[in-house]
Amino acid sequence: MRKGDHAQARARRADAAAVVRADPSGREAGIDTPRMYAGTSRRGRPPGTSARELELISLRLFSQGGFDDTTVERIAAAAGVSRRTFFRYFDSKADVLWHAFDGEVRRLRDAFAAVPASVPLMDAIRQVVVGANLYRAEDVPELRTRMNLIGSIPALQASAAHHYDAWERAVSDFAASRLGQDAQSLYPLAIGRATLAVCRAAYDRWVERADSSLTVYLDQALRALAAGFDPAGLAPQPGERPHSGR
Amino acid sequence: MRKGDHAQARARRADAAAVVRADPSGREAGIDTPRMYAGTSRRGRPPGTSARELELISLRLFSQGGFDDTTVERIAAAAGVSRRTFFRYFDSKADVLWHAFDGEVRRLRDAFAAVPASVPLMDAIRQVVVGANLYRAEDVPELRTRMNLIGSIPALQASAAHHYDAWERAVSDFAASRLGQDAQSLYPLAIGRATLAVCRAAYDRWVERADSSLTVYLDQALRALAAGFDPAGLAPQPGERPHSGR
DNA sequence: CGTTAATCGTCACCCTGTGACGTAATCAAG
DNA sequence: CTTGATTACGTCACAGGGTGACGATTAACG
Repeated sequence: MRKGDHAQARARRADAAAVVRADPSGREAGIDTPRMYAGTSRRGRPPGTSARELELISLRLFSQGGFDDTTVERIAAAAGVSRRTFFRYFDSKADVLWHAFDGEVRRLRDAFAAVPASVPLMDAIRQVVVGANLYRAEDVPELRTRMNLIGSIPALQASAAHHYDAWERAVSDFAASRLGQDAQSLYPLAIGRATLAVCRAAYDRWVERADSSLTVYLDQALRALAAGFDPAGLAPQPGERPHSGR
Repeated sequence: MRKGDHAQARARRADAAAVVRADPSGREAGIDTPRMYAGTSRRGRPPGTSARELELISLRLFSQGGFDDTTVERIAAAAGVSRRTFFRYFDSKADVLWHAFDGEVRRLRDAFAAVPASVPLMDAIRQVVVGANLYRAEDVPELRTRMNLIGSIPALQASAAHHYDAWERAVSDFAASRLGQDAQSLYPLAIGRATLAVCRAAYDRWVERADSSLTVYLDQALRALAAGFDPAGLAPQPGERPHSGR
């Protein structure tokens, strides 16, 4: 490392931090990845950035310049950090956008554990999933831009599989316990995946058209799933033309 | 290009072709990608290989040495072709394993077009999907190794999204026409994705345990979907212990 | 034989992701 | 204050995936 590099790095970091603080989400740093600060400062050198900061910077750069044309080099530079450090916080360039999603899996599992046994299987799944998707109004814009990117960039859809897996397993495990079967057997597996499938449909609709709340779409999709997609209950949504030329 | 390279290349190609002909599938070349020969030989230089040949060689090398440790360099060398040429036949290293899957989408669309309007929506989907998965016995081993790779290597699961998309749309389009709605609206979208979801569950079960025919698993999964996963009809499969310690 | 069309090989290049190794910053113990 | 332990960081080198440009090959056509 040469001599004046650190002064410059600090200067860049100050700029980047200002950008983060000016972010409309208002949420502060939060969870760090390399060693997760728990309030009390630990032993060694303090982290020069945070997963949350990198997430916000990436989100901004991706929205401006596109995912593929935004190199990790640029993201790291905007955060005042080296390229190598970025990959210490995230395993891949795409993972930065799934940071928040991974948190939902935990919420999902907790909620499943709290469902009384009296609630029927598919009703329980619907309630839990809808409940895990109640976002505060101030968090919605960020969620929307993130899902917009995920829905439109192929490289991000490719990275989805890994993250969806944990989500599906949360549902499969619950279904397995209810059915008294193994989580890897056919029906629990199918239920977990089908649940995610219809939720993704709901998400896509919501991203594309801001005409309704996300939870409404989720609820509709999950009800349809539990009804076996009976055409009798599948009326076209308000604002949609029945029949159409594609 | 230096002088003696072509003689060497031809020699390597002869070896590779022998390997392909010795393949148990017995199926010959078939569809080429760069310009799809239609029986009559066309204008310029004839292709030095075929997508099918690259597919078989890749499948063998992946099974032997693993996906990540098998470089495109090695595959191309085994086919007697340059690295660059491999990427003229396939857009990515992973795509080589999805070559056959993409063909299923066409079969799917054709079958949907032939379904009489009297068959209820979900019944039609089940029959068409099961019908599109009737494989000849001699093709099953290759299918199984391919699905085994796809199910176990993360890099391949990542590439799945793009190929699944076309499959889902085939189902969504059919559902949309039956419901008189747009294919991008909530229910058709949800039906297409949920259908694929349960089929993937069936495939996974089938790959993991050779205890039953693929079509049986598919039929069971699709019937469960059409029944809204009513627990009354979800008895554990034969050979599976109800309850278990995971 | 010259032209045209299609494929292929070589080369150069960018980007992602990783391992190795030394450095920087903090806390704790002496 | 010094020393050691600990944690994060930067630099460097490298392998591999994927792409564009350009010339060389091979065959059909006229």
